[in-house]
Amino acid sequence: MPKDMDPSLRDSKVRHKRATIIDVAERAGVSRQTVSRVVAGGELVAKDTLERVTTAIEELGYRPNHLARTLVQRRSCILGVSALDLDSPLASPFIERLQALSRPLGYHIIVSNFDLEDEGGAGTLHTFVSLSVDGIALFPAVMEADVIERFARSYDGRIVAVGRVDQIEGVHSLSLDEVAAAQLVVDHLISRGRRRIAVLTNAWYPGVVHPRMAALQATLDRSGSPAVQFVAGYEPDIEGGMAAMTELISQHSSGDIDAVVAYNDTMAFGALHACRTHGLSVPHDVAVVGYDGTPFGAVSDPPLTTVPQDAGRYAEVVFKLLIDDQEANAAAEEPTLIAPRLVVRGSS
Amino acid sequence: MPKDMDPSLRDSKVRHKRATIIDVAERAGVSRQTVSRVVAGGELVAKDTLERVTTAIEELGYRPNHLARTLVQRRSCILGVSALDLDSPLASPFIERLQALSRPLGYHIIVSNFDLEDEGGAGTLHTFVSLSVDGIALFPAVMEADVIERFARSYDGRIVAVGRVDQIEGVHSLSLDEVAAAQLVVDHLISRGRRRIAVLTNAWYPGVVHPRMAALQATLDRSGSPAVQFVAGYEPDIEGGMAAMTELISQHSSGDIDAVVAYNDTMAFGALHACRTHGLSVPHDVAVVGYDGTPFGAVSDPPLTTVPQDAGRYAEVVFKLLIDDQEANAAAEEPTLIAPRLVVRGSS
DNA sequence: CTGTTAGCGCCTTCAC
DNA sequence: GTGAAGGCGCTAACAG
Repeated sequence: MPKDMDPSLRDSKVRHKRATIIDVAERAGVSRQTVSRVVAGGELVAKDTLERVTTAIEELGYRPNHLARTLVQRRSCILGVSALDLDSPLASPFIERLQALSRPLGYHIIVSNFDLEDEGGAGTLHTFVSLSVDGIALFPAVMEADVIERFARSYDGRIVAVGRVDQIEGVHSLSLDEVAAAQLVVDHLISRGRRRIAVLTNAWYPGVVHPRMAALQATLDRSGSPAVQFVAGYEPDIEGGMAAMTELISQHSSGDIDAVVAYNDTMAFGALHACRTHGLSVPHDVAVVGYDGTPFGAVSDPPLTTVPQDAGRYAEVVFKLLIDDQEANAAAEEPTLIAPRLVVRGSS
Repeated sequence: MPKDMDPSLRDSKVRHKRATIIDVAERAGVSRQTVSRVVAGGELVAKDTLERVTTAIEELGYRPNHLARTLVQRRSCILGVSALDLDSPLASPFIERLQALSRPLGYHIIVSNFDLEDEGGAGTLHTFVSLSVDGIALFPAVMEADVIERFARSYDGRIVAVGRVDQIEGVHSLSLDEVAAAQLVVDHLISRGRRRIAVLTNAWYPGVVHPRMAALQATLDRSGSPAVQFVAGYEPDIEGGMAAMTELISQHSSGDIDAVVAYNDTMAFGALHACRTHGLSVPHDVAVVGYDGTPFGAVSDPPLTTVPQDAGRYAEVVFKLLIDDQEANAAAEEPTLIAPRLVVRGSS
């Protein structure tokens, strides 16, 4: 790109207005349309014309204005991801994989933090509408079902709600099979002789019971060893896990609890630490199980038994539903459930 | 986009086309301009007109088309963040904080994964240009300086390069003060009687020496206890840390090394695990120090000594440079250095 | 193969 | 206070 075309400007402040399609057209001595065709792939353009235009594009450093194109084409090739917590060990792999899949097709990803305060979560969605995104992934979808459904009715694109097992009209749900996962966890603990099992749950969202907790509760009840206690209301982070475990320990005497299932690995790490500081030996006194398959669980002391989640897999399904599969909406009546695994390590 | 437009469509496929400013104008019986004024804040509009328009907006669920506005106003109110690794413990806090600061001013954040393959990293940047972002944060900026500089010349917005201590024309650099940090780390280890210090470094990028490594090398040399070894070329993740530590152990006999500085906490966790599996006691046999202040370091066994980084602070500086401070460019000649801290925990 | 015409939805400018 | 024209950069549709 040429730096100056007008000698009267100061060096460091010289900023060229972005070259437009017209600049290229003039330089190449063709019409805008021809330039447009070249940019679109160069089909149906005479070879020497194509070359002249290509040269002009390079000389001017021309890059098409994506916005102007979106305005007329009615598709932005942008997908919106509403993330509740980028810090979650699932968020980054999910976004990275979705990006890796989408980019070759010319799609970009916009990530926006979910904000429950903002119109009950709908604010985030309307932001995406303003930006004309072609599809939306809720990762996870924590707002109330009717908020999502109402939005879906007015939105002219696909929506995938990750982490939900319920069915919302106009939206595809995608989730770990929480019922099967709970069964794996409970079976494992019981097979290890654990009978006095507690659950550390996170603070969830108004009007929404986390399917994981519902599944654990039902499975434990059915197993004949109903949960000793659900410790709820803590943040799903290390401190939350420590606090929840500490509360649990303070409310029970030694031996009352012989296993703990945490909402996720991060809470489990906090729980492990609380056990350590309170002189409880894991897994001797109490077994600990988490969810997610955070890499750290492989090297914690003891290594953490966990239900791993394959965020990349989620991304693949979302990708398919959002842009790849034109028949997706028709087939999207049933929530997609991902089969769980259990990775047994030293903590249980 | 609706596939069909005939009335013969199935229920669930009926999607309202987004209401435009014209729809609102017609419904309210005013001109587009008046609607535009109302949306802009409602100044200079008669009270009853304003009310009629507001009602129409609500009834139609009208949301301005951000793209069309951007096209004419020449600012998108979108900031681009080029992230190398969303999984990094710094990335999420950075993005979340930047988002929290920007949203009240009407700014959105687009996150895009950096891809070195793509025009030497410039591809990511040009993506941002296509999307007409108003400013760009490179987090961190790993491409070669001249790639950045060349791009900056053609880009008509601010750029902040995080994690760089060098000065690039047209770009503001922002980084941890690596020299001071290295001094803290080395002083600490030496004060603990450590003399045989090794460094585990990550795989860095072509043509770029990581300032952290340069600073550690210089500081160790100056201290009279030059680094025993730099173990380089591993990924900055847990496995990389394990592998690097394992390589180190295999190349030295017991006692040859009494301290290890890892490129970041994540590698340090891997190193801790490698020590455990090889029967090395931390900190008795070998001290371990990381960088970043990952939350997990507080509950690892042993807890990890680290140089914490305040990603939120970085976000604040970036925010100021990108949109808040109109004088920023003038004052941006010197890289901004963030003073380091050292959190001493059980691993050293 | 290439050019012309007519917008996409919005805002700026300038009338009234 | 409000409206009418014009254009942001691009592409669809139709000419030639």
